[in-house]
Amino acid sequence: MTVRVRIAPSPTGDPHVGTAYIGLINWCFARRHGGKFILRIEDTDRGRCSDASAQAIYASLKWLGLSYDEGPDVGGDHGPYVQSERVALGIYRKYADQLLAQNDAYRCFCTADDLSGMRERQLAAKQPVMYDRRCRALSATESAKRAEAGETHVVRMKAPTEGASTYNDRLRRQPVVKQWAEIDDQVLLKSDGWPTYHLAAVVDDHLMGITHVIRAEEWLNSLPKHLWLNQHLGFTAPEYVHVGLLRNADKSKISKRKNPTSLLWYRRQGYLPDALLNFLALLGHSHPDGREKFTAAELAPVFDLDRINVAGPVFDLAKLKHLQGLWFRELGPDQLKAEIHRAVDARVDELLPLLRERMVFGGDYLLQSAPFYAETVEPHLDDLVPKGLDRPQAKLILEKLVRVLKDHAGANGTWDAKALETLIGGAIDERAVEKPEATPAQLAEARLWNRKTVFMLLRVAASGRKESPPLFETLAAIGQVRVIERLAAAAQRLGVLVK
RNA sequence: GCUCCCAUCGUCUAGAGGCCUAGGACACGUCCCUUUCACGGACGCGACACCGGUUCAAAUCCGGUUGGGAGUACCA
Repeated sequence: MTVRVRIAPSPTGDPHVGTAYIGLINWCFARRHGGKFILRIEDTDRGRCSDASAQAIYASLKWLGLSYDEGPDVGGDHGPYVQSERVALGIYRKYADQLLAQNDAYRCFCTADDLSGMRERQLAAKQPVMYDRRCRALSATESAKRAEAGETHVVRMKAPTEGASTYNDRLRRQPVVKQWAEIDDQVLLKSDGWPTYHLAAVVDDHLMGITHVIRAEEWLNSLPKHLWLNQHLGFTAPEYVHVGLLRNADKSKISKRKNPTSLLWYRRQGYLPDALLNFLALLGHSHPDGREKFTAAELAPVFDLDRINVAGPVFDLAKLKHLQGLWFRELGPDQLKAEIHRAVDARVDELLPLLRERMVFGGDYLLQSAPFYAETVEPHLDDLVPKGLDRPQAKLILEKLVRVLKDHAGANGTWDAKALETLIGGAIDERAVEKPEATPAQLAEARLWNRKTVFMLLRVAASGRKESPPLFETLAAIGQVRVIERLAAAAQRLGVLVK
């Protein structure tokens, strides 16, 4: 039997680092066993999917070098490889009809209102939230008649009501047992006639001859449904293997808010594919020889699916950065030059309008743009204490500004020059007023908050320089996260006593 | 709430009953190299969640507790 594995991302938003992770595992597995690695696009959610996003997936996988043997843009004998195209072919409907004919599925005419009411009542009663299956009772003739009359409906699977589903996931010590009584009558075909993930994935995995479905743990709970579908559709089920989910530092499932998840970001940032892949390869498993630095191609021949650790690994950017350094320093002169150009180009169009006024020669760009590219900045301590302030005062002002900016960020406020001017200018003016009833201490503090002084402090703390383009445009271009980091770091330095 | 999954240094991991006074990497600290910074090198800090059981012997097997995560959609 030839191994055939796949990844099946949904083209919603930016290509995800999780796709690269699961992709790498599948790619290695296919390589190791002389099998095929397939890309399928699962765009059955018509509202959220876009072609641009699908294109970005192809480009990202290409960038990483996770080449697929079959897929939308490379073809293959089991196409089409985009589910929306398969919908047009009537593929899923045919299988839904088969289940209906076998009395393994039924039409459900319940409305969204019916369902949400049901849900609320179950929640209030602290019952498991499940469809109450009222439409199961409909006779075949009535069901057919209402459908014929054009009444909107979905098709649900007729899940068993007793017994249990058992599956041996090779990565888990115990068989995964799930009682059918706890499993819902999953919607298979939506009211618009499109399949849900469950139906589409099972059908396509079968039609595409997939032998092993290696996917993330989030699917483990719906495994019984997939097994059931395979059985009732008369398919030989592929082997299902569930690997751990990538996590944020707080152990929750990796998310955009807490980590860079977009593969586009890593590419833009200058991460090398080999470094990212190397890092990913170290999550949840390890090279059998104990090596820490290796390419995907070096891993593939010795890749062992059974060695994967299912505990979800925390995604640690610091380690990625270390690996990146290792790989970067190994680049030859030409590659190095290319990387430098790439890095500069990434922001040059955006920065040039800002910097050109102060430039005399092309090379001036290098020096003047540094604060916008650099991860951190190191202002002179003396510059951090503008005339008219002492260290504790500068520190106090920075700390208060950090708080203002953080609140703004927390409230999802806009981060552009104009918004910043309003925000920061407002914060300064508000504090600068000398209220008649103020205590002497408050009066003294109010006098510190004059624009000229605070602006210089901000400029130095954020850019590391006393000279820069206009302050708010500078802050806007440096970016929210880095500005806040830099101001906080400056405040901290001001607090540290040096002899 | 209900169901399922998981559990070794802060983080990624090695470890599949004796090789473990638990090994490596990142991070962190000290030192060396170095005009500086980085790289590199040396040293250090630092974990088997807890409680029972099985066994001559448990990080490794079993049970429970605790903790964490995921799922619970006409999203995937």
